[in-house]
Amino acid sequence: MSARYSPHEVEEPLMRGWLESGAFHASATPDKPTYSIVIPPPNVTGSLHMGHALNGTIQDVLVRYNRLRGREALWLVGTDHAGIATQNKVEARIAQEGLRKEDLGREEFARRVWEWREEFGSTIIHQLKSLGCACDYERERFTMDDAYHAAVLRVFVDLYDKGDIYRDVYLVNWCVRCGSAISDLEVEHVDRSDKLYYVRYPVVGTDDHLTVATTRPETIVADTAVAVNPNDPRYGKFVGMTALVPLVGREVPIIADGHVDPEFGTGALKITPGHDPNDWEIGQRHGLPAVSAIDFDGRLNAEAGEFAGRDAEEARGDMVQRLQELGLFEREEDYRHSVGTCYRCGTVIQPLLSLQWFMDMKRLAAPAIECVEDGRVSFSPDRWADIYVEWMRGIRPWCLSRQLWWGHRLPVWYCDDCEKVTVSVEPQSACPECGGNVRQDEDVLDTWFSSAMWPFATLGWPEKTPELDAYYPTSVLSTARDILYLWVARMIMMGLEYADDIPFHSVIVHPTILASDGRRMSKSLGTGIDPLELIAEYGADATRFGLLYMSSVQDVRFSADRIEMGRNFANKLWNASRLILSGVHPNATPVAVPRTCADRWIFSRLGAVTRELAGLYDSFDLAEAARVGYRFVWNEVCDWYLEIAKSRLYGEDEGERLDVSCTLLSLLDSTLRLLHPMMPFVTAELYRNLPRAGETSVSTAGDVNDGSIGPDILAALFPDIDPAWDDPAAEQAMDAFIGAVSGIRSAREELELPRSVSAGVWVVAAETERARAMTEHEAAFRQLCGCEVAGVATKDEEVPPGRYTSIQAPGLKVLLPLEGLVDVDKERARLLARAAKAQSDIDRARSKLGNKGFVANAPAEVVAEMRERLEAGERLLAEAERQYRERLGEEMSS
RNA sequence: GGGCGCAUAGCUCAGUGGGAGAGCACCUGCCUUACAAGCAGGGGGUCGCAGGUUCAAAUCCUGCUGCGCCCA
Repeated sequence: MSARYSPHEVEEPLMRGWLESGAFHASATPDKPTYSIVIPPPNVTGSLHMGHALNGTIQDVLVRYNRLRGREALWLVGTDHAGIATQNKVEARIAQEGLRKEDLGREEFARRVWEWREEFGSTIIHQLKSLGCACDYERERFTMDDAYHAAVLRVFVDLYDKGDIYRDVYLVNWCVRCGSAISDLEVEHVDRSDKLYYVRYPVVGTDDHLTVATTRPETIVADTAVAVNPNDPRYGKFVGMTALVPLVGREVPIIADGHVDPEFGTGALKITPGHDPNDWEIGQRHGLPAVSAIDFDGRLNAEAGEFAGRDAEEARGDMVQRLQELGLFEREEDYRHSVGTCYRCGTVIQPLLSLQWFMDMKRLAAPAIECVEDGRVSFSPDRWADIYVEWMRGIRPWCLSRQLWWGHRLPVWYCDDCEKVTVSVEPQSACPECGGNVRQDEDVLDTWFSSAMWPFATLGWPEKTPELDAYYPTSVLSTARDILYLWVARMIMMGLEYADDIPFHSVIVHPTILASDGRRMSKSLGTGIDPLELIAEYGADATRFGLLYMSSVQDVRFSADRIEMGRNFANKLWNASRLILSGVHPNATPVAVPRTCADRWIFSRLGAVTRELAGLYDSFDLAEAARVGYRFVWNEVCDWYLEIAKSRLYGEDEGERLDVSCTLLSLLDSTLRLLHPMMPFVTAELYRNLPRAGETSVSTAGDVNDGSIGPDILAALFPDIDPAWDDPAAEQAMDAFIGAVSGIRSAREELELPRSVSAGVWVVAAETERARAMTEHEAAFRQLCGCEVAGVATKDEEVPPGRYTSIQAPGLKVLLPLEGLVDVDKERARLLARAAKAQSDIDRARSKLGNKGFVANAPAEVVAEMRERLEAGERLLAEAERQYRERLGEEMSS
C-alpha cells in the first residue's frame, strides 16, 4: 500500500465496476423495504456546478446510507428539457451556420435540438459519476421522453376538462429577447438606478394640472386614468374630473383608489393597465380600458403617434424632450428601484396584454397546503414549511404557454371554420364540430409544468407500474431553495392531484455555497469554482467530505481548506488502514474480541458513534455527521487506540497479536461502513482489502484495483451495535489515561524535560480502577509519554517521599519526580500558573455558590458540580502551594 | 414596503441557557518503522452594539448597526 492515498487510481475503476455490475440498479419488484429519491432534474444544457455537487453528495449519502440499512434504494436521475435555455443554445449553434430557426422551420429545428440533446444532454448525469453518485443510471429519464410527453398531455387535458386550465387575455411578463411570455416566478427583480420623471396632466375644464411621477414616460401614451388616494386632501377636489394625457391628448378619468401611496412622487399616479401589473389591478377595479402601446417586439405602435415604430426604451429620451417642449415636463430626479428582468437572459420584462393559457392554482393549492400543515410533508430546516405555506396561500394563476419551438406543444387545436377549440391527447386532423380545418396551437408548455410531474411521471405514471407501486411516494427531495416555489410546490400539487399522494415525505433545502466574496458564485464574475476541478485535485471523497463539512444549515462561503481537510482525512483513514492491514496477524479476521481497557473503550465509543451517526443521517444533519466521523477516526481511533494497539500488535505474544488483530480488523470494518455514505471510494477500496472469515491471509492490500470487485461494501450493512459494548468504566479509565499522557507531555514541554529523560511516575487514585488503563497498557503509556508507572497509590502518603510535580487527570493524578531534572525558574513559573488557574476556578465557583439564588434555583446536579469544582480548585491550589514550598523552599506569594 | 437569515479566534465556520470549540493560518520542537496530506506542545476571542428576562445569557426577548437573500 502506498503511503499516500491516490484517489485517482481508486475511484475510476471502482465506479466502472459498480456500473458494470449494476450495483446501483434498483429492482422494480423489491422484496425489501424501499427508499427512493428523484433527482431535481438538471437542465440539459448545464454542466456540473457547486450546487449540483453539494446536492448530489447529499442525495448520495442518503441513498448509500439507506442501502446499508438494508433498504432497496432507488435514486432516479434524469434531465429537464429546459425550453428557453435549450432553444437558446441551439439557436446559437445554427447561427454559426448563418441560420435562424425560422429558416429551418419548426420540424427541422426540433430535429436539431434532439441532435444537440443526444450529443450533450446527459453531461451532468455523467459528471455525477465522477462524484461517486450511486444513481440508477439505467433508469435515466428525460422530460421529453415519449412516455413522459404522453403523461404531460394527459394532465393538461384533464386540468382543462376540470376547468383549471383556461385561455384568456391577461397582462403577462413578456421577454422581448426570448420572444415569449414567462411566469411571475421567472421574473427576477434587480435594483437599478433610473430617473423618476415628473409630468403634468392638465385637468380638463380648469387651469390646474396634476403632476404624476413615473419611471416609464414611454408608457404615458397608454394611460387610461390618473389615480389618487381617496384620503389625500390635496387631490380630493379632482376626483371625478378628467385629465388630458400628454402627447396623445386622451381624456381620462381622475379616480380614487386606496392602493395609491400618497407618499410616492406627488401622490398622483398615472394608470397604465396595459403595461403595468399594479395598474392592471386598479384598472380591473375601476373598469378602465387597457391600451397596448408596446408590441411584442418591444416597439411602440400606432397608439404612440409620432413615436410609433421606435423601440420603447430608446424612445424614452425623445419623449421626455417632447414633454419639455410642450411645457408638461416638470423635473426629473435620480431614483433607485427594482426592475423585473428575465431570469434566463436578464432582459427587462415588458408587461404586455396577451392571449395566453393559464392555470388557476387555487383548487390544487388547498390540499398542498394541508399536507404540509399536518406534517405529512416535512421540511428541513423546518422554517421552510412556513415560507412554503405563506406563498401557497397567496398563489396566483400560472401563465403556462411559451412562445417557443422546444417543449411540449399544447394539445390544443383551433378550427378555421368555426369557433371550436379542441383540447385532446389525440392529434386532431379535423374539427370534431364542423369537420373544418384545424390548426394546432403554436405554443409549448412552461418547462416547469412537466417537471412538476417528475416524481410520478418518471416512475411510469399513468400506467400502474410496479415502480410506482414500490417507490412512490418518494422518501426525500433535496434541493436548493431557489426552486421552492418554481418546482417543489408544484410537484406537491401535481402529486396529490394525479398520483393520489404526496410526492415525497421530506424536503431538504440545502444551503447555498457562496463565493469567497459572500455572494452567489457567478460565471460572469469568474467567482465560480468548478467541482470537477476539485475532484481532479483532491479526489471525489475529499470534495464530498469538504462540501458536507462546510454546509450545515446556513449559506456558507466556499473554503478550499475544507476540501483539503477532506483529502487529509481520506489519507488518514487510508494510513490507519495501512497500519492495520499490513500489521495484523495472518490468521486474523474481523471479529471483535475486546479484552483490554483500550479495546473495551474503543468499542464502547464505536457503539455510541454508530448510534449518533445513524441519528444524524436519519435527520439529514450531514455536516455534523462529517464532524463526528472525523473526530472519531482521527482523535480517538488514530490518536489513541491505534497507538496503544501497536505495542500489542508488534509484541512477542502470538495470542495477543491475534486478538488485537481481530479487534483492529473489526473496528476498521465497522468504521468503513459508518463512513461509506460520505466517502464511498476510499472506504470501498479499503473494505475490499479486509480479510474475511475463512480467508487465511491478508489479501493483496492496496494493489491497484483492476476493476474487479472484492468484498463489496455496497453489499454490506450498517454496523450492528452490541449494547454490551457500552462500558462506562473503560471510558473513565481511558479518559484518565489520555489525561495523564497529555498532562505529562505538557509538563515535559513546559519544564523542558528532554524526551530522553525517562521517569517513573506515581499514580494516585482513590479508586485504583481509574488507573487500570495505565497499568494494563504500561508499554503504550511509556511509548506515549516516556514515563514508567512506578506504582499506584490510593493516597499521597503511600508515595515514596521526594520532589514531584503533580499532573491532574480525570479521576486521578500523576506524580512526576523532578529530582535533579528541572530548572527552578521553569518550575516556579509552572506552579504559579497552576495556582492562578486554580484560584480563578475557586473564585468563580465561590461566587456562584455564594449566590443564594443559584443554590436555590439551579438544578441540584449543577450545584453539586459547582461544589466539586470548588473542591477540586482548592485541592489544586493547596498542592501547588505545597510543591512550591517544598521545591523552592519559600511560600508562594500571590 | 413586507418577510427570512446571518454577525463567535487572523480566515472559513461549529456551538443555542450552567466552565468559549474545530479546520486552516501563526509560534516551538520532531523525517518517532501508518500517515510531513503527519506527530507533540503552544499563543490567540469584552461571542456586532445597547437594553431586558433569568440565580445564571454567545445561547432567550426587544431595539440598533452592518451584510446576504426572498417576496411586492
